[in-house]
Amino acid sequence: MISCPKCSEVGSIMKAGYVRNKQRYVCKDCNYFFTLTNPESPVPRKKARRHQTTIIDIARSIGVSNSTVSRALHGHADISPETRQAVLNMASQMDYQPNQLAYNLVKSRTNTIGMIVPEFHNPFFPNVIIGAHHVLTEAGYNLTIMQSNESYPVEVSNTKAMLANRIDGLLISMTQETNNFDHLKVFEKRGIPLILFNRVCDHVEVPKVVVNDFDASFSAVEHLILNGYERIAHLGGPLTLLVSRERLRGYRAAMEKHGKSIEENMIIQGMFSQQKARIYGKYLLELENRPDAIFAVNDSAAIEIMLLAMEKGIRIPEELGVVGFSDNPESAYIGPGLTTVRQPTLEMGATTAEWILQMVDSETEIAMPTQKILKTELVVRGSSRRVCDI
Amino acid sequence: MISCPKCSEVGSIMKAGYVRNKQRYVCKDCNYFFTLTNPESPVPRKKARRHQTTIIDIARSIGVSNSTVSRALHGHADISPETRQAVLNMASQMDYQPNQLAYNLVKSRTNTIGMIVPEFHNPFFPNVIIGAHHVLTEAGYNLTIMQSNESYPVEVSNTKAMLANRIDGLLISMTQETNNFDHLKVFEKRGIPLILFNRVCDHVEVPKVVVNDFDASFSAVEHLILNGYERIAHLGGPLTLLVSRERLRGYRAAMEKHGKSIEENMIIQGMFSQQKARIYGKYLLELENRPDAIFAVNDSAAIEIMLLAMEKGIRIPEELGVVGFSDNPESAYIGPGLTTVRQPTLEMGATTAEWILQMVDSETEIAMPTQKILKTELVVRGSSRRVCDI
DNA sequence: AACGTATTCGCAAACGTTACCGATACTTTT
DNA sequence: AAAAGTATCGGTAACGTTTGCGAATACGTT
Repeated sequence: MISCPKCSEVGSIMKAGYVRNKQRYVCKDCNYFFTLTNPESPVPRKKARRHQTTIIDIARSIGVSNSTVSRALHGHADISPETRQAVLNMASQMDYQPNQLAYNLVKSRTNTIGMIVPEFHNPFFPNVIIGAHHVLTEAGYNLTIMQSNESYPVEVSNTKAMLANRIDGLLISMTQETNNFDHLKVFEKRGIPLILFNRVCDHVEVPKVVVNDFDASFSAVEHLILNGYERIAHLGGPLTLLVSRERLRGYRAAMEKHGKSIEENMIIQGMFSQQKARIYGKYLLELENRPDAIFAVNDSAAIEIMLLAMEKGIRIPEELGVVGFSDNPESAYIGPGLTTVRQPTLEMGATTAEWILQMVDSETEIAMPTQKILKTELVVRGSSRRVCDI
Repeated sequence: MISCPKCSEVGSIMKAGYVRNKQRYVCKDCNYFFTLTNPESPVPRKKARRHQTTIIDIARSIGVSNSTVSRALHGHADISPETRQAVLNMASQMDYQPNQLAYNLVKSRTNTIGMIVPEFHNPFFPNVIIGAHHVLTEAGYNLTIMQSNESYPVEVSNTKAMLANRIDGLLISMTQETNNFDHLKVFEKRGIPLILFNRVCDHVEVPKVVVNDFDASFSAVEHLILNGYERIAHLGGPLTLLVSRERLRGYRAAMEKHGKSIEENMIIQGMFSQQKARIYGKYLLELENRPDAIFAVNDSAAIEIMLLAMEKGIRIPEELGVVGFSDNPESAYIGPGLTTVRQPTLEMGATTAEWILQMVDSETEIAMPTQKILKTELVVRGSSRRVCDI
C-alpha cells in the first residue's frame, strides 16, 4: 500500500492524475500531493560527462577545503608552505586547469578585449590587429576579433555578442552602412570602455584614433599638381564614411588652392571591388577628355587603374599619373611603382590597445584624450613622378 | 560595555587577540568568540560596481520566478504566451543582455573555437583565419586567435589559456621550435577536439590539414629544370618543420629524377627574415660558380633575391631563375613577375573550421579523416620562363 | 464524486571559483 | 597563568544561468 510521505496515512491516498507520465497521488487527510520517486535512481543528476578536475577534487584528495586550495594556487597569504606545496603538487599531478569561466563569473571581468572590424580583404585591418594583439598580449589580455563584413545588422549582432561575453573593452571600426549608433551608446551607458578607430563617427563621445585623412589626401593631390598634372580625377570611398568625406575634402582643397577646376563627373564615390574599380576606371580613361591623373581611395583600385592603362597603352607616369592610398605590399613592385599614402597601421593598433588598457585598468572614471590623429606618409614612386626633383 | 551576542552576558567578556586588525572578544560563559561588526556598514558586500540587469531583476519586476524568465527568453515550453510576452517586453525595456559567462559555466561549453598561429607577418595565416572565420561565424561560433610568435613557451602558455577558457575546439599551427607535444596530448586526454594545420607533426593522432608540399616543391624544381636551369640552389625553411623537410625532399627528388647533381653548399635551411635572406642571397650570388636558379621557401625571400640580382645586374630569367612559395600579392607585380606556388589558404581555413565543427557538434566519438592534403598550384611568371612554351 | 489530462509555474540544485569572516591551535607577552 | 598576538584553515555566500521535478490550478471525463 501507499502511505502519505507527510502524515504516513495509508487509507486516505487517492490517485490525482498524471504528471510527466508518472502516477500522481493525493492524501485526503493532509491534502499533500506527491508522486512516487523511484528509489532505484537516487542520483539521476549524475551525467556521464567527462569530468575536468576542479579545485574541489584537489581539496578532497588532500583533505583540505577548497578555499585553501584556491589560496595556494594564487599564492595568497594565510597558508603554510607545506600545504601550499602539497596543493601545488597535487594540482600538477591531477593535471588541473583552472576554469576561467567560473573565475570570470565571480570576478565579473574577462581579461578580454573585443575588436570588430568591417573587412579582412585589404591588409589594413589585419595589420591593425597585429599592432593591437601585440600590446594586449604583453599586458596579459586576450583579443577576440569579430568581422562585421560591412553589414550594419551584423555589426549590431556582433556588439551584442561582445556584450554577452562580458568583454572588458571594445575596439571598433564601423561599417560603411552604419548610421545609427544606439548599439554603441549601450557601452557608454554600461560603463564599458569603448574606442573607435579609423572608421569613426561624431555621435559617440569616446576616444578615437584616426589618421590625418584630410592632410594625406591634400598632399597627395598637391603632389600630383606639382608634378604638372592638371585634370585630376578622384575615385573616392563611400560618402557614408567620414574618412571618405575627409579625403574628398582634401582633394577639393588642394585643387582649389592651386586654381584647378574640378570636374564633378570625374569624382566617383563608392565601395570598389576589383571589378567595379575596373569599370569606373574604364569609364574615366575612355572619357572624351580623359583625366591626366587619378587619385584613388585605395591601392587595389589604383593598381586596377594602372593595369587598365597598361592594357590601353597609356604610359605611366607620362600620360597618366596615379596615386593610391594605404601602401599595400604589391604597390612597391607594380610597374614603375605606385605612389601611395602609407598609413601607420601597427601604430594605430598599438595606440587603441594602449588606450583601452588604460581605461580598463583604471578603477575610477579616467580622463582620456578625445582623439589621436596619426601621421601618414606620402610614398612617392614612379607612377606620379614626372618632374625630376634632383 | 560589550555584551555577548549569544548569551547577552556582559561581565564575562574578555579580549581574545586580533583577527585581521580587528579586536576579538570571547565570552567566558558560553565560550563564544566574536568581533564587533561595525553597524555603520551593514552591507559590506555591496560594491559600487555598475549593475548589469540580470534574469532575476526581470523576474522580480514582473513577479515571476527566474526559471520562468529563463524559459521565456529561450522560447521553451511550459509557459503561457502572455507571461512570455511580458517577460520579453520587460527584458527589452530593462535593456537586458544575457550573461554568456554564466551560461557557459552551467552548460560547460563556450561556442568558441580557438586558433593558435605562429606569426602574422606573411599573409598566409591571416588568410587562413579569414577562411575559418567565415565558416565559424556562419555556424554561430566565435573564434579566438592567439599568436605564439614562433616561441615554444608562448605556444604552451597559449594552449593553457585556451584550456582555461574552455574553448570547444582548437585549431593550431605549430612554431618552428616545437618538438615536445605534451601540451597537445592534454587535449586528447580531455576529449577536446583538436586539429593541426599546415605546421603539423606525426606525434599527435588528430586530424590534420596540410598542402602537398612535396609535390609542390617537386614540380617547382622540375619546372626550373625544364626551363633549362642546371644548378639550382634551395633556400629552405627550418628543418624542425615538417613542411620544410617535405619541400627539401621534393627538391632532392626532382633533381635526382633529372640527373642533376646536388651541391650541398647550395642548400641553406633556416628561418629567413628579410635581412637574412639578403645575406644568404648575397652569399649564393657571389659564389665562385654561382647557381643559375634559386628555389626559395617563401616569396619574401625570393623577392629579396630578385632585388639583389637586379642590383648586381644579373638578368632574370636569362641568367637567374627564381621560384618562390605562397604567392604573396606583390609577387605578381615585381619585375617580370615571380613564379611561385599558390597555396589554398582560404580553403585550408574553411576545411579546418568545418572539421572542427563536425567534431564539436557530435555528441559521441566520431570517425574523422586523419588527413587532408590540399592541392597547390604552380603560378608560372617571368622569373623562371626561359623557354617559349607556346 | 472520483479520476484523468493539460498547462503553467516555482524550488532548488548544480556549474567552479573567490573572498569575507569566523574558528582553532599555537606562540608570545604581560 | 592570564591575556594578547599569530598563523592556518574551513564554512559559506555570491557570481548569473539552466533544468529536472514537483506543485498548483483548471477543466474534461467517467
